[in-house]
Amino acid sequence: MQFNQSQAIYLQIADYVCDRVQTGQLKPEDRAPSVRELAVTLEVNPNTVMRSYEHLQQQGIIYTKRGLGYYISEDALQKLNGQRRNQFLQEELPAFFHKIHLLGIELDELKERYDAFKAQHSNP
Amino acid sequence: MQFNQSQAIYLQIADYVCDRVQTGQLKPEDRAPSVRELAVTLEVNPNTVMRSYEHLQQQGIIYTKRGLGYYISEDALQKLNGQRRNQFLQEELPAFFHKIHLLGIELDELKERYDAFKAQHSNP
Amino acid sequence: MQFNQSQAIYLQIADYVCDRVQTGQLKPEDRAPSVRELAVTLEVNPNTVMRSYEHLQQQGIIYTKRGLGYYISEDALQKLNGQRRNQFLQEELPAFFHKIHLLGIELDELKERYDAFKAQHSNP
Amino acid sequence: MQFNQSQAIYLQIADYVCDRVQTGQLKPEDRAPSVRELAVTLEVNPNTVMRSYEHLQQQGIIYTKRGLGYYISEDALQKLNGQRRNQFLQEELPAFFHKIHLLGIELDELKERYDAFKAQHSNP
DNA sequence: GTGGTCTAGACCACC
DNA sequence: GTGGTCTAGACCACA
Repeated sequence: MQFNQSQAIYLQIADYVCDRVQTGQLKPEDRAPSVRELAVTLEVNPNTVMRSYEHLQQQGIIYTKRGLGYYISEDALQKLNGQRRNQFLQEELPAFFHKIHLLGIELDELKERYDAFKAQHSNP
Repeated sequence: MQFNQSQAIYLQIADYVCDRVQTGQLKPEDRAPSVRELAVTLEVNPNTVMRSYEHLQQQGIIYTKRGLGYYISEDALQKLNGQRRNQFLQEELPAFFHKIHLLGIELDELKERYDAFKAQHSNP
Repeated sequence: MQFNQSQAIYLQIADYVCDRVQTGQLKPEDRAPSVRELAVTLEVNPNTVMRSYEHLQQQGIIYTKRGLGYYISEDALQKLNGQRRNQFLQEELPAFFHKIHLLGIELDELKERYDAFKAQHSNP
Repeated sequence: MQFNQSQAIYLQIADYVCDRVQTGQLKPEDRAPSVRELAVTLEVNPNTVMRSYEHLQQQGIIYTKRGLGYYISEDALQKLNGQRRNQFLQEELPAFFHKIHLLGIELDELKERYDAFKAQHSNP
């Protein structure tokens, strides 16, 4: 996995896990990959993965069973949908509108790009 | 001016200046506000403004005349439009699409929000 | 290290690092001395070293690994050789020729001085 | 005239005057161009030219006749040749040798470049 | 431990 | 007045 250098790695890992939950690859009550395992796959320091998991745990997306590992919370999906949606609508969307306004792009122009995007990601 | 704490202040200042160029409040060959002046208006340390200006200078948006001040480059607008547009289309847009896809939002739903946004910013 | 007062210290530090790369004391993918470490050895403020490193980074000579330190780019040597050589041939050499021409010095006269210089720097 | 931004303008003007003396375009006891006149030709602030002249006067290259203007000193040429030659040999030459050494350039290689340079500047 | 940002205050050269 | 450099010291996020 490649990391964007403009955002903290542990946040990118947390986002990656959230994505997998939202897309159903990780279901409630599933066991999340172990810290060491994920650290190897992503080629990062285990401490960094640990920090991601602490971050997710704090938000109630995952929880820990002592000696067993981290598990996806039952209400992870609802939390994610609510939480991310709110943040998106209140913070990111205005910034997004500001940008396309400055660039002189209209929403209509984005439609075909979005269709292309969807086509590309549904049949990889 | 209020600063977002998730991004460096000097970058936000640089963005602010770019915005003023893109909206035509600062025209090519205009003199940019002096470092000290802008520092006072934005209530930050002059060093911080200095850093913003160095950042903009190395991108070719502004240039310096010895002992006189900083001036907007002749091709600042073109550079900004090209540069920001490219970055937007190649980096931000895919991330944006990814998000709305995960959240199950369709582009059509954003239209009325965008109209509201435009109305709000044209008649403050 | 002694600094020339006619040039900014942070540029002299950057030059110093470049020299070490060109002479092979620092090899591609090596870790550069940490900001604080170099600041102590050179007896300057850490901010000043930081500025040198930022300067080198934006030229692609070094890059940063989050939380780990600065590393020499893989193509640092090629960049340096190309960049410095071009600047030398196009800017410094004409000025040099201009000067010796005004002073009435011929290239031949410099040869023995150059030999002396080389002898002095190979067997210190 | 175009100015290099890495050196103070007033020094570049001073150098320009010295060059004209060394090449014989300005002879001892000639009147130097008036401050205002030179300021117009070079498109700079008269204060800046004034500073150049003060600088040259301090070195004894020119002197002032009250109400008449600045004149080239009788011994200007000798001073220039001695002074510049010393500075050149002691400060610039070692730096120059250092550079070509790092770049792996030999003096012999510069010979033909120098010939080309002389040819270009004798028959413009 | 590492880099990165910010403040405060000083001093300089330049126009 | 302008930009530019440097120091000192603080605080933060990251690995």
